[in-house]
Amino acid sequence: MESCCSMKGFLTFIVLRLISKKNMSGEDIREEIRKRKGTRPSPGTVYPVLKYLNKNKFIEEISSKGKIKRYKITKKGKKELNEATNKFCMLFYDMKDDISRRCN
Amino acid sequence: MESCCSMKGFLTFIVLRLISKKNMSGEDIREEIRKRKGTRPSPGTVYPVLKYLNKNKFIEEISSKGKIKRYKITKKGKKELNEATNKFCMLFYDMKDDISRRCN
DNA sequence: TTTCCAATATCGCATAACCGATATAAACAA
DNA sequence: TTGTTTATATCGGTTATGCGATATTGGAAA
Repeated sequence: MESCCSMKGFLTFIVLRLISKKNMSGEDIREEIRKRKGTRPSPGTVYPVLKYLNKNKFIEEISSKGKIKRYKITKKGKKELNEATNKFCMLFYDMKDDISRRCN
Repeated sequence: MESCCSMKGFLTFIVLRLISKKNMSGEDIREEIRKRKGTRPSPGTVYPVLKYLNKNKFIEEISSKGKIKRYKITKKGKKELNEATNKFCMLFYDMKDDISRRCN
């Protein structure tokens, strides 16, 4: 019951954002999130998100030899991400100072 | 099906944070969120959050004449918020530039 | 080849988040 | 008093989020 602010949510946003910065595979994403949150999201968390983003053409597979699938963001995905980022910033515009204070 | 990144979540965090900046009532909070998101959260959304935060001593009622209840953050709430903010910043540290670019 | 491992895929489930509707209560006006 | 408005409270239900478990697949190693 301790710890309010579960911070559940926004995973789709985070994943799309990560891929927009660098082409990534599912495992790359799991690892990057582990670095940031301390916990590695389960496969059952990450792969359905990738599937959803791919299905809706926000990301697409890049030619890959082997079993590792890497994705890159699409035009549509960039547009979507831009809008989502706007919303995020409207909501959290005053987090800027906190971030600066804690992450430099 | 359009618009990924529903951005559902983080409401408890947002509410605690708003109250930490300024003593607020439920309606104050609804209005502030409307300003940021464009949509006014329903009473069924906001009041249960306040109840939860109050019950767990993260916020407390300040003496109020009349029916309007205003809350202020407690010591425990500040501690909790600080930890939550740390997590948030770890997760979104690279949003700083986006926020700067869009919100000035 | 066979064996093993690592990356991906999928399914069912538990929980959380949020909403709509409705109820209560307090203040004020007529 | 009665009626009206506004803030708060609560309940049930829907949707989304993320997890655990398990299956599948391809490559590498033996």
